[in-house]
Amino acid sequence: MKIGELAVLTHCDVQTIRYYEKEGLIELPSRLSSGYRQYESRHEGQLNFVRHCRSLGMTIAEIKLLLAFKYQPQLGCKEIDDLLLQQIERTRVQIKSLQALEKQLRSLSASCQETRTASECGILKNLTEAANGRPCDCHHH
Amino acid sequence: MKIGELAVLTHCDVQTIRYYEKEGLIELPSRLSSGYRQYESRHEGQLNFVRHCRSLGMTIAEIKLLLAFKYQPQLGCKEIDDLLLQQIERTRVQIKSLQALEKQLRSLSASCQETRTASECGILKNLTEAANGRPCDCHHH
DNA sequence: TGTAAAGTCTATAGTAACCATAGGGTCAAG
DNA sequence: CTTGACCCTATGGTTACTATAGACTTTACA
Repeated sequence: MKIGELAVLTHCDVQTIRYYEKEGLIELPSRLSSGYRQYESRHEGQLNFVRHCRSLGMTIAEIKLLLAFKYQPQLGCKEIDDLLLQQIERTRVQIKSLQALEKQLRSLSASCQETRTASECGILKNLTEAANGRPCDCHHH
Repeated sequence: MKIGELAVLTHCDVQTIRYYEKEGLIELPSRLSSGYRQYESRHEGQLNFVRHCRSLGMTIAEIKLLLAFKYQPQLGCKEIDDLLLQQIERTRVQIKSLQALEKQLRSLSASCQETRTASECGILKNLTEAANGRPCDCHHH
């Protein structure tokens, strides 16, 4: 099959497939005499694997590592789990910091209720206060 | 004061200050005969304002918008609040998707408990199953 | 059979918000 | 007077793609 068909099958942009190839995440396909890439069904599986890992937030580098394990199955799976634990920890940290951020943004938003013009806007005032090192509604603890 | 001093005062990299200048987020400083930038205390306030907004997750473009309001105070503050509400919504969505991701990662991690080698690793098996369109521990609902 | 549209190719540049480097000039201390 | 710390501009790197340009191939239709 040609790259366009594979793109449809895997819901993956044509450019992205070529990018993954360049990064060594999928096998090099054979070429037709025209130079067009010709894919086999195993490429679909490889691509789906990569897309699935990406949807789990793994980076390209991590997927490469995972593929190394996949194709050297005598290696331990502890490293694979470690990879995952790192990912979980990163995710947990991100969630915590975003939750703090949301709280800050809500405090800030609450400071703009009654006034009309920017000159009186509690939000701007808060941001400016903060810039001058004075306590603000958003970053107090 | 010179750029290095300002950088220390604001905990901001020297390069970043020059970057903000190029983006028009802070006032152009005057120059010494040597070509060195010479900053006044108002630049410190401007820089802190930008850093504070960045710490709240605002993009450079949003900060530019905010600055436009700040220096045209006759404009309404509704737009400022709208900016914030957008930001809050983005944050909320991000948190939700990260929480879903963490759950998926934990399921996946749970599938690697007893085995020793990658060939038997539940994680890899799960990821590969998913690639073949079969149900996986991480993306079931 | 001609031709126009759609698909493919490579190479390059753009995205966001910086950080790092190269190759140079300037300044203060010993 | 020289050494090291600082500053300057310009450029390239980061991540995972997306978009564009310019050329070739294939397919569909008249």
